[in-house]
Amino acid sequence: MSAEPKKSNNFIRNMIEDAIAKGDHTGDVVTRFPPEPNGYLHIGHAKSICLNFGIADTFKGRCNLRFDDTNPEKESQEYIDAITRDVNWLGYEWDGEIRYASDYFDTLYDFAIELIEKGKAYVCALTAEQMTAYRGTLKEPGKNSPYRDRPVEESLQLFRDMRDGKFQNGELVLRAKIDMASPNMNMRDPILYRIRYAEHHQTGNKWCIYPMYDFTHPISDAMEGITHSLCTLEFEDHRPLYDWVLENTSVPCRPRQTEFARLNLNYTVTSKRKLKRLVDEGHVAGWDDPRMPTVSGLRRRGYTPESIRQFCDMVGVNRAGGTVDVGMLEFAIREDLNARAPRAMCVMRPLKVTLTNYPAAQVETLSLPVHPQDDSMGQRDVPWTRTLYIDRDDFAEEPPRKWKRLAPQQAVRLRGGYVITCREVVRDGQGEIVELLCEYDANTLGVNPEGYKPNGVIHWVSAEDSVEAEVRLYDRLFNHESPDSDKEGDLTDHLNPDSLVIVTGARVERALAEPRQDLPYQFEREGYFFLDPELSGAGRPVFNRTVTLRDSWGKGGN
RNA sequence: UGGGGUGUCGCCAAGUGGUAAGGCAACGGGUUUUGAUCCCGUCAUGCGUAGGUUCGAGUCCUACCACCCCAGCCA
Repeated sequence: MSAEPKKSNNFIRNMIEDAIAKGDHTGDVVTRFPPEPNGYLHIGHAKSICLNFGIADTFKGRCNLRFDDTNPEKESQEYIDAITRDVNWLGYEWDGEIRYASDYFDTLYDFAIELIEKGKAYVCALTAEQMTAYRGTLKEPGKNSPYRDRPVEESLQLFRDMRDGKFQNGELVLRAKIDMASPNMNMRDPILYRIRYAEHHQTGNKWCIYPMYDFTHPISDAMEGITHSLCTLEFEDHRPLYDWVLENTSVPCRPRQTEFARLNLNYTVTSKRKLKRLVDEGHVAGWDDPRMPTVSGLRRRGYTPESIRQFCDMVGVNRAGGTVDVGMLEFAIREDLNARAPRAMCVMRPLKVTLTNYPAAQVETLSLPVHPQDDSMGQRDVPWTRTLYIDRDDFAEEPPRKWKRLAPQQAVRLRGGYVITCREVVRDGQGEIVELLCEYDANTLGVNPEGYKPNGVIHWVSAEDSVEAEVRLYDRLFNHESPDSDKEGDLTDHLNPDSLVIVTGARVERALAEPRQDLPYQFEREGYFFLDPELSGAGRPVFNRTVTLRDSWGKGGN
C-alpha cells in the first residue's frame, strides 16, 4: 500500500524504529494478519489489519494474509471468502498468495516428530477429564501424566499411528514435555496435536490429526519469515510457549511476538462468538446486517474504507485495554462523507404543499450544486412545481421558540428554491393535517426577500417529479454501554428494539432515480444514506442510514 | 505473595527525570440558503493511592489499591 496517510506513532512502531536505528533489526519487516476462518471480520480485526499492513507499509516491508485453519469443525470456505473480500475492501494487499496454516501440516508433523525424538514431546492417553484433573489449578501445580516418560520410540510409533487413523477421536494426544508445576498454565505440558476425524476445507480428508494453535502459530510465522508477530493481549501468557516451540525445533528463523490491546467499542460487541450468536439466533439479518460491527455490516451501512482506517488511526495502539466511544467511529465517517458525499434531498414523511400562486402546468428546473463547498462535483437539476412535499416534522402549528422551519403565516426558504409562506392548513375528516396552502415569493430565487426574514431553510421535493424510496433508519444495536460485560443479564436483554426503523413512502429527488452505488449521499438536514445493494429493486431504491448529521438542536433525525 | 498485564481530562491517547501534546465529546462565540460544514475560544497546578530519592518525578524506588487475562483435545 502506498497511498496510506501518515500514521500516528505507537509503541510497536517505536520499537521497530529503535531496533533499526540500533542495528538490531536488519532486512525487511515482515508481518502477517492471521484470522481463523470461523466468522466474519469485525471492527476489532480492522484495527489489527491496519496495524499489520500499516507497519509493513511504513517500513517498506511485507504483510501476509494467513488463515489460521487448524480447527476444521468450526471453519468454512464461506468465511475465507468473506474475510478475503473484507481485507481487500479495506484497501490492503497481502504479499504473494494467500497462506494457510494448513499449507504447513506436513512441516508441522515433521517438527512434532523432531520434538518427540528430542524427548520434548510425548503421546498421552489421559482422557479429557483426567487431563483437567492432572493440570492442577491456578494456585496449585499439576502433576505429571503417567505417560510422560514413555520411551521415545513408543511415542514415535503411537504418533504415527494417530496420523494413520488407528485411534478414535480424542483417544490420544501429543503433548509437549515442559513443566506441570509451571505457574503459567500454558506451560503445563500443553497439547500439540489432537485426533479429529473431520474434513478440512483445504486439505480434505488427508489428516485425522490437527495441530493446536500454540504449536502451529510460531512455526507458521517462522516458515514465512515473519519478523514481528503481533497479537492481542490475551496471548501474552502464550509467549513463553511460542518461544519454547521456536527454540526446540529447527525452524529457519526466529520471529518475535508482541502483544497489543484489542479494541473495545461501547454499545456493541466485538467478539466473533457473540456476533455469531446474534446471527444464529436471528437477532440480526446476517453477518452483514448494517447494525453489525462487522466489516461487511459497516460496508453495507455506508462506511468507507477510508473512514475505518482513519478511525483505527485515531484509536491508537497500546497495551492499556480501554473502551472507545462509538461516537469516535461516527466522527470518522461524518468527516469523510462530509467532504465526499453528493448532496440530495429526501423527504421522509411527506406533507403536501400547494403553491397557490404558482401556475399548475409550470415546471422550473433549478440547478443546485452537488456539494455546497466543492464546485468540482458539479450541478444537478431539481424540478420546482406547484405541488411539493416537505417533511411533516418541518411544520408546526404552534412552533416552539427559535423554530427555524415552517409555521402558519410564517416563511421559510426551500433549499435551493424560493421562499414560501404558509397561508392555510388543510385537514381531513379526522382533523389530521393533509396539506398546506402556501404562497411562493417569485423574487427570492438566489436572493433574500425584501421586508421580511424567513425562519430558516428546509428541504423539499416536487410531488410529481420525485421518486418513492424506502429508507432504513439504523440506531445502535444495544442500548447498554457494555452489553456483554455485565452480570445483570444476557446480551440479548440489552438489544435496542428501535435499532431499525423502516420508513416507506419517502420521496427522493429525481436525480436519485438511479442512485450511485459507490458512496452514500448526504440527504440534507438528515444524514448520510447508502443504497442497499441487496434490498433495492429497479425503480425502488432502499437507502440505509449510515449516520445522522450532527445535530445541536433536538435529537437527530426521526 | 499462583502467573501475566494495565492504571495520564467524561472517552481515546502522547509523554522514556526538566516543569502535562493531540483527537472525540461537551460548552461558549462568529460565518452560513443544510439547526450540517467551516472558523475562533474554553476544557488535567493534575498523571490510581501513600510515602521516598532528586535542585526538579507522570517519568526512578517502596508499599498499597483497582481493573483485565489464564485451569478448551478453541484461536
